[in-house]
Amino acid sequence: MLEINRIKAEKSELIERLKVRNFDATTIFNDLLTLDEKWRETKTELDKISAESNKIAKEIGMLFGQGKVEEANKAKDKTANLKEKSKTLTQQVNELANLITQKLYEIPNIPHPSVPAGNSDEDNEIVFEDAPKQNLPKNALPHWELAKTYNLIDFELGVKVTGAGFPFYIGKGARLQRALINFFLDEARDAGYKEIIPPFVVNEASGYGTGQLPDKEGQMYHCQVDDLYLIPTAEVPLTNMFRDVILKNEDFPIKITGYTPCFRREAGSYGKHVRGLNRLHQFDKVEIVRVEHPNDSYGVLDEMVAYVESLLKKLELPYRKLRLCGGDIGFTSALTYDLEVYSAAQERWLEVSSISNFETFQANRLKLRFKDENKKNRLAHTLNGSALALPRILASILENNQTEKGINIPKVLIPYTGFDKI
RNA sequence: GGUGAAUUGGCAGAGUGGUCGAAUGCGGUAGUCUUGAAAACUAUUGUACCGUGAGGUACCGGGGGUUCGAAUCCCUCAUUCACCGCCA
Repeated sequence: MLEINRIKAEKSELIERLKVRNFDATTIFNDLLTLDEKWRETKTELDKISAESNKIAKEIGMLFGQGKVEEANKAKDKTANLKEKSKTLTQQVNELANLITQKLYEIPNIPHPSVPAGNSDEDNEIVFEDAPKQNLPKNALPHWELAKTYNLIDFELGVKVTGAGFPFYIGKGARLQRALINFFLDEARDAGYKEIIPPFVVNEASGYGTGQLPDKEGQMYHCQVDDLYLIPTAEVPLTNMFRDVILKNEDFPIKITGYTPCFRREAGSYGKHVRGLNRLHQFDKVEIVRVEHPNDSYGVLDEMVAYVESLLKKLELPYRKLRLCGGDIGFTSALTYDLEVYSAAQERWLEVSSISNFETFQANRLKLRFKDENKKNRLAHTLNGSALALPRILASILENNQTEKGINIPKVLIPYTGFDKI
């Protein structure tokens, strides 16, 4: 969520930068500034009325204390009018404040100057790209065929027990999955991230804190009886740990990681993009989260991207790095890098990681602040990234490493799987 | 799930209708003293908002109510603790 003061101070510049997202903020900014003006006026008036009633109430108290009951009762008459006014003004102030936050919720984050303009994923900027692997056997299979052949994943069983998008991992498939989780967590720990196991279900306030609500309401599973949401990513509980927190300068850097299953309704997805492991309703992911001083956050973003790249290199997967364009970047993000691995048999790149700097966008909603050198509270910067999302990594490992005699496990994983071939 | 007790500032803890944004202690910060430190002493010490400023407003778990006036009374929700029940 943007700060209204920032809109006031940098209006035209922000409008310009939001154009990169194809978001025309002119009207909403003007509305907001008018509303803010109105709110300010009403608030000041209300404060005056309150001050007056407080004063009278105090006087009455004093009169009673001195035993001047009659005078006190007379003073009471003066308050009726004030009370009435205060009531209507309070209502107006609340209404205006609600309208303002509602409007603020509609505005996406301001893109970083380096975000390229564009309308869709086709306009993303390719920063780096490996050559796809060429040495596949003649009739190379997509991972869903491999999963069936080697009995690693049972999609139909998932359909029977739960529904589409909820596969069963079986035998070596399950162990490979678990190996990846442990590998990712160990790597993260070595890189200085503290491991967290958060709740997999969160309340409404947390949904708002990281920005899943209200904009992505339909994407989360909602347990209505208890009004709780299944997490779509560990980002939600991990970042909300810092909701309503005031950090000290020396608390930085904050580096945490967590493995969680992720639940996504993926309403509206269809076709080859949901085939096999490409898009699931439940999947596993290790997430890294940072809370940082505003001065450091972009250096940290680069560091995070480099870290996730190092994982892909260790897994020996061909990958590419994209800087998302204005049309593809997430609502809450200021700058996002996507990492995609090559799926040899499908002959497409699959997104396995998305690493973003949210600057103060989440922090403002979270009220996540730190005391700066001058002991002023300032909003911190939050960042996160997948490190990594499992299914597509699994898909890519299966497809890229298939041979006529079976599937080779990447060297770094063998200590974790306990086998080197499927 | 049932019954009872509780929820106050960074922490501990007072406050049961009026001058309480809130005693006191600890902690934090600054100063005095000291060669330096400790101790002692003195001062200061929450957050947000409105206002150029003086100043003002709001906040004692959340929400609502009673009252001229609420940390204090009432309703409601949440959380914590204790005991009982159930249970991985």
